[in-house]
Amino acid sequence: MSNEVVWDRPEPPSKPSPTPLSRELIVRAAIELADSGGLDEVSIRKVAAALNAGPMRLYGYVETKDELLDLMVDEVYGEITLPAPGTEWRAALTRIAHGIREAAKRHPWFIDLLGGRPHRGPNSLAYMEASLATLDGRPEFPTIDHVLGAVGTVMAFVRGAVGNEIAETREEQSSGLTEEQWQAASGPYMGRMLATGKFPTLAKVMYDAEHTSAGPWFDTGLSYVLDGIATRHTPA
Amino acid sequence: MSNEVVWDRPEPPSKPSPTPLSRELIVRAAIELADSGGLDEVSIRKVAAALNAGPMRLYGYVETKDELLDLMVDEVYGEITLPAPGTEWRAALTRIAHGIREAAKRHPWFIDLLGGRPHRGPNSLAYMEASLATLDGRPEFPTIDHVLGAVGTVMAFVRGAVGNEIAETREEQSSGLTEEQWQAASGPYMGRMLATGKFPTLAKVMYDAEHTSAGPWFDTGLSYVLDGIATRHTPA
DNA sequence: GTATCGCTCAATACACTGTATCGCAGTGAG
DNA sequence: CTCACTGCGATACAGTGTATTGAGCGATAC
Repeated sequence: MSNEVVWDRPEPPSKPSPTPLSRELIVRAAIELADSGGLDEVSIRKVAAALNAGPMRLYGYVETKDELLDLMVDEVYGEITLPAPGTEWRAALTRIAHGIREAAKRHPWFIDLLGGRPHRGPNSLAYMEASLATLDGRPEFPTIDHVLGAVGTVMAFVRGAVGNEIAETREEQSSGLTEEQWQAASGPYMGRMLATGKFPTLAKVMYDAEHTSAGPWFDTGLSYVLDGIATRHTPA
Repeated sequence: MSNEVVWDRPEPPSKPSPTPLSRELIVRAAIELADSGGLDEVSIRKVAAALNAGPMRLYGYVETKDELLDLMVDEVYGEITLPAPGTEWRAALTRIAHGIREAAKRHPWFIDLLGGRPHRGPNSLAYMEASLATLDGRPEFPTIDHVLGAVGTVMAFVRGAVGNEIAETREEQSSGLTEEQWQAASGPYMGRMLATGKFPTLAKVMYDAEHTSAGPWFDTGLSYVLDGIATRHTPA
């Protein structure tokens, strides 16, 4: 051995490596970043840094950033507990709807990624399967197309409602604090607008409504939707 | 005058300027870019270039890029034709829902911007006013909170449904052509997945459903939602 | 035991983003 | 004629995703 002293020999980088990587680890790190700082915090460089790795290292495990986002989405789908098979359909769809909502509460970025690209990950497929299985086979829904229509409607509502809700809470905690805070902030403009008298109903909302926020409406809306489906598909 | 010849005097850059700018013009240019190339095509630099201006010039008219996006959204809201006051409520809400859908068909990026931040532009306020006014004052909806709940539900559905629809068409025309095309592309993977037998209902959808796409479902879904609302708020 | 192959990771590079800063040119006022 | 001011443009900076390249190592072949 020519170099006897330790300091002459560079620390053997060792194949086990400072950090062995895996999709699992990468996705977990990315989710953590997104949870704590929003989607913008998820950049290839930052995820890599969180794992003590160079940015390019990730491309061994993931072909593109979008792919990473897809993996994150599927991971969250996996967190959703599905209704036991055989549950009554209204209860089952309610469970499924709340599953998304709860997931989005934990991971506010989730809802932003939903609906971007299609989701074909195993967990997302399982979620869809469970949703459809909820109605499939019941006499009230004679064909698979009826099932698709009903489930699709519920999912559309959920996506929109949760999206609104998340946007709202996001704004609350970004713009400062409560809603009154906000009302004071954009108050002058809104005040002037409402004062024009062109928006009487909006004014009523501002001044008379109990909750201006969309949060509490989720269950109301969901039961509207389920009622509507039930109306068209009453058990014969 | 010392410089007699024209060529000695630089063309008076003239305050009227190579291109007089205005919010109107900027927003229009941005929308054009977004329509033809998607939201990514909207960058400060590109919009400015489309107007023969330097990038920084825009910041005289708009404080930030998000502000520009807000303006674009409000512009599109302005394109939506609202139902005449006094229209029967189901018809009115249907009109309003289709308004969003048509707008999103013309401007696919519209739906992506909806629900990001809140919309307080004049056109968007007018849109909300019209939506709420549709139900306000009717005996079936005694308080403004009932109105909010019903309208909110419809809007949530619309947002979700149109979002799905746009995502779908986007994928279709990006990935190549028709749906069969796609089925062939991600076929191997999906084939394997379905072959596991873990997704029987999904398999049924793939093989038995008439339309796998969400497009045609909009009206079905909307009538579910309206039915549901009607069920809870029948004219006394 | 040595030379070579191949593979894996990291550094660099590129084109691009939004926006802060700064200097200059041209206009109007005195 | 000069000066201050204003508004525009170029430049600069800190980021982004990702292609390319080069270096280092382990395993394999002789």
